[in-house]
Amino acid sequence: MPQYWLFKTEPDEYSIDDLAREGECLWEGIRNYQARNRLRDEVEVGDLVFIYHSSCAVPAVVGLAEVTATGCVDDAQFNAQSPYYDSKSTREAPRWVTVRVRYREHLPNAITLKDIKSRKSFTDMELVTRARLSIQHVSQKEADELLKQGK
DNA sequence: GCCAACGTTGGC
DNA sequence: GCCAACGTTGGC
Repeated sequence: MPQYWLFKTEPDEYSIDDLAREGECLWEGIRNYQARNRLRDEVEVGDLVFIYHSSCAVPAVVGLAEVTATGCVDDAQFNAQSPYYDSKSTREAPRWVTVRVRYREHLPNAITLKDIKSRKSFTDMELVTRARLSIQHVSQKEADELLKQGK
């Protein structure tokens, strides 16, 4: 059984439309250990990912993607020009690993953070209880409800 | 732009 | 290993 996740992204930086255009991308720039640990240890090929737009006018779950590869080194950590540069990471022991995702679909009805906060079925979502974590687990029940609301 | 909540760093 | 100081996230 594939698991469900929710990945946050700032649409000004990289939006679901960018992902749709590219088809597939490396989910780079995660620089938080809990999020990294999930990407490294828990996320599996075939898992489904809700794409969430944060730090924007209407924060919302906007679409779906699927994981196509795991254990990918995030090369931005070695690039001194990148905002994601990490001077303490080495090629021998890269600190930041991530996954690749493939675009699946936009949800016709984006589910806003406001919706999520106001609906009982979503009150246990990590979006509510652990708002800052950028790689969030979504239960089967929450996923079913998100898909129902989103169509 | 503010600020609450949370994550990280570094001195001890 | 504690914790104060500091930095970042992200909704509003």
